[in-house]
Formats: sequence, structure tokens, C-alpha cells
Amino acid sequence: MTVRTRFAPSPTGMLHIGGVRTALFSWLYAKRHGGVFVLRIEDTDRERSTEEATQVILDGMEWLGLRADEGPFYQTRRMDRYREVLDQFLQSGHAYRCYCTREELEAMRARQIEAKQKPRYDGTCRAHSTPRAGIDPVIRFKNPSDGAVLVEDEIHGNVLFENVELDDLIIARSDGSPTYNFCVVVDDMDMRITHVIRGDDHLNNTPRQINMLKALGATPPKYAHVPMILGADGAKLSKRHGAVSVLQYRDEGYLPEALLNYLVRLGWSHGDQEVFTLDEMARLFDTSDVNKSASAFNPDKLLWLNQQHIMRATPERLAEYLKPQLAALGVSAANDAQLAAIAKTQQERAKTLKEMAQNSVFFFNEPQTYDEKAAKKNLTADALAPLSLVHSKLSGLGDWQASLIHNAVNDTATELSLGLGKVAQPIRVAVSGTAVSPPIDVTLEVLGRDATLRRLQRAIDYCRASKPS
RNA sequence: GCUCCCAUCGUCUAGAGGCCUAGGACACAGCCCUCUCAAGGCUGGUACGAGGGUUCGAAUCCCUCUGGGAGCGCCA
Repeated sequence: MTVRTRFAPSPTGMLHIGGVRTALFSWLYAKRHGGVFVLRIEDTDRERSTEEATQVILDGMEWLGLRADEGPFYQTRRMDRYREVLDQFLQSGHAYRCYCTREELEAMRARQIEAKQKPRYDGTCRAHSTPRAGIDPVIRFKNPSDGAVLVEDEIHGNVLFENVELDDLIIARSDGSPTYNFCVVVDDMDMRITHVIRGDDHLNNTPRQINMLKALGATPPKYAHVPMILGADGAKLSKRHGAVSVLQYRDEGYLPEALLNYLVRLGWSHGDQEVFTLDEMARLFDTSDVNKSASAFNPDKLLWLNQQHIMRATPERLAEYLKPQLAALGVSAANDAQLAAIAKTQQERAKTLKEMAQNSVFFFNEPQTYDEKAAKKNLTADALAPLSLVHSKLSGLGDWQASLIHNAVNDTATELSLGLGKVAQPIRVAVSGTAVSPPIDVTLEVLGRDATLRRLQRAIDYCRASKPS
């Protein structure tokens, strides 16, 4: 039997890393087993579902490369099907109409809480469901009143729920619209889902869903309830730490594979390995290796993994991501080859693409001012000699390539009996405006001869001007 | 309150009775390398929530407690 997994987010909030991780696990599981990954948008809550949230889900999955083999399906487009099953339930006696009012229900709940009991529907209409004038009934599922449901969870193991703990849940509102737990059951059945991988906040819903599935004569899928992700402070994930749209990570300059790598290691591991390619994840992931406890989101480690993946990525691919980052800084880089060359010089020293872009602006724009501290230290009278000599050596260079530039810089240092730093640092400040850049030879090569000489000359003038008379 | 889940360094984790005076990674500190920043290498500190069992032997099995989380909606 083909493995079929699904990711079923509701577009009521932004897709955040918690959702992405369950999506990832489902996707990986399907890939690992040569199965099918289904995307289903659970938008039955018309009040709270938004177009924007749906779009973020679609765009986010696209950016991450978690492509759906089937879907996206929308629950709002399956209403006819839900009504059909509702009728089926009513006819078979698995469900009944309930005429209790909201007020009565609330009073009941209050009484139960008062008596320190678990709030639940008492089954009034289950015994005798009599229509009441002016009241549109809801439909409730007739949950078995005795026995127990065994949830065989791939992660948590066997969890037993007594049916007496469960009450008759509402499966259709008084306006006739079906509710979440019911839609999930119908959809998972219709879409022939074999493995439900979702957050363990749903573990408590599972026995009800299994009961409904059984009432429909369907075989329940396998379940894997993955632990939740907590904020960096160990508290519930909130906007402060990571409950932001996944697309924000894209905009901040994270590589999709880095975010995915970070997320897969939350609750899952494969020996001591930390860095995984997507292929490795898909080959190695299994729900049986997922642990049971919640884990806290650690931005530092995500940053580190991002850097690791930036180091491993091809310059050409980095160039693609770098382009919009530079654009955001007002730099339009049309030359892809140059962009890739820049990415290559920077890929070992940037934690994000955004940072890489910031540190690469000088390749395009001549620095208008020098970093104060850097200039004070390096663009002094002492720098005049090395800058002038290297300027003349570079002017006469045959081919403009890193190895020759390297020699020119080295020779300058030797001839003036200076340390390399006394030559390289002034050049660095001259061309980049700051004390930090990639190695000076490749920096100058990528920058080009004209820009290099122009900037060196300008620095020489600067040194002269500031020379104490 | 009731039901269910969870519990190893600050954080992510390895660990399925002896290999554990608990391993790796992030972060942190120091050193090395070095034209800057990084990357890389080396070194260092810090953890089995508590108490009872079972066993020759427990981080690993059982129980209790404590702590954390989830669910109990005409939300999903």
C-alpha cells in the first residue's frame, strides 16, 4: 500500500515554524517511503480564515520546496460531501440532532466546573431528541458510551482513552456547517491518508476521530503525534520568538534547506550528524526516531546552520538569493557572473544572505565615507607609502587576477619591510570603507582594476589630507 | 477540576540495564591558524527533576511525588 501523508493547516494565522515542521515531517515520511504528500487547507472557519494566510501557506511551501503531490484541497469546496456523510450518520443512528441552547450548554458547563467535573455534554438529546420551536439544532456524533479506544501512536506508543471520558461532540453547527473534527475524519478517509503526522496537541482529539472513522467503516490511519515547539524561553511559541510567517525567514536571508535542517533536528536526530541535505533527510527520516518531548526554538543554532548551508551552496544559487537582498538595499546587480563571484568570496563569512548583501554593497557602490575607527587606524600617514607603491604595482599588472594581485601586495610589504597587515588593511579600508572584507586579493579581483585604482587613489588623497603638517 | 502527554548540560540531542567517572552540536571562554572578518583546529566549564523500589549492576525498568504541556468550544 502506498504511503499517503498530508499537511492540513488552517489559514487562520500565519504559517509559522511549528506548522512547517509538521509539514516537513509529513513530506519527509512520504518521500522516504516513496509515497504521496497531500496538501489540504482547512478553511471551514469562515470567520477567521483569510486569503493572506492561505497565500502564505502556498508561498511558504513553495519557497521551502515542500511540493504537494496532490492538492491543495480546500474544505470549503467539499461541503456537499460533508453533508452527505452527515446524512449518512443521521440515518445510521451514529448521530443525532441536539436542540439544547447555547445558554443551556453554558449553564451545564458552569455547573460541572463548579462540581469540579470535566465539562462535557450530558446527552440530553441523545436520549430523546425532540424538536423545539425556533431552535436550529446542531448535530452531535453518538460516541460509544463504554469501552475504550486505543491510539497506537508511532511516537508516543499506545495511549488508551476510556470512552466515558469522551462526550458527544458537535459535528455540524446550527447553520448546518460541519466542524473541524468531522471534516478531518471525512477528508482523511476520502483522501486515503495512511499516516497522520501532526502536532501532539491533537492527541486528545484522536480517539474521537477514530470512533467516527470506525462508525464510517473506515480503517483508521497510523498516527504520529510530534511534540510541539516552544519559544526560546521555554514558553509557548509566540510572535516574539518564532510564530512569525515562514516567509520572514526568507526575507531575513535564510536558505530554505537551512531552516528545514534546523527544524528536522528539533525532536529528531540521526546519531551525531547536525548538517543534512534535503536528500539525506528524506533518506534517513523516520517517525520512530522522533522523541516525545517538546523542544525550544534556538535562533543561534538556526543561524549557525544557515551559515553551514551557505558555505555548502553553489555560488550560482547563492547569487539568485543575493539578488533580491541587494535590491532591498537599493543595489541592482544585473551581472550574474559577478554576483556569483561575490557570493563565492563571501560565503564563508556570512550567517545570512541579508548579511552577505550588506557586506557586499561596496562591490557596487564606492564608499562615500570611511568607517571612522578603521580610517583612523589604517588610513594614516604611515599608509601613504604602501598604498602608493601597491597602486603603481597594480596599475602595471598584466592580467587582473587574484594570484598576481596577491604577489603585488606581498611584494609591496617585502619591499617596504612591512607586515602584510600594514599593507592589506589600508587597501581594505580604501576599497570597502571598512576594516572587514573577504581576502584582499580576491576582493580586488572581483572589484576590478578600474574601481580598485580609483579607490586607492582616493584613499591616498585622504591620507595626504589628514597628514599632520 | 478532570483526562491525556512529557522530563539528560542554558538550548538541540546521543543513550533502548553493564561500552556512561554520560558522547556530539549551538552558545560561552581561552589558545592555534591568520592581511581583516570568518571558516577550521584544539582546550575548558555546566546535565541524567526528587524519593522509593526491581537488579550483582539503572540515565535506561516499575511506583509515587514534583515540575511543564495539551485537551475538555456551535475554534481549528
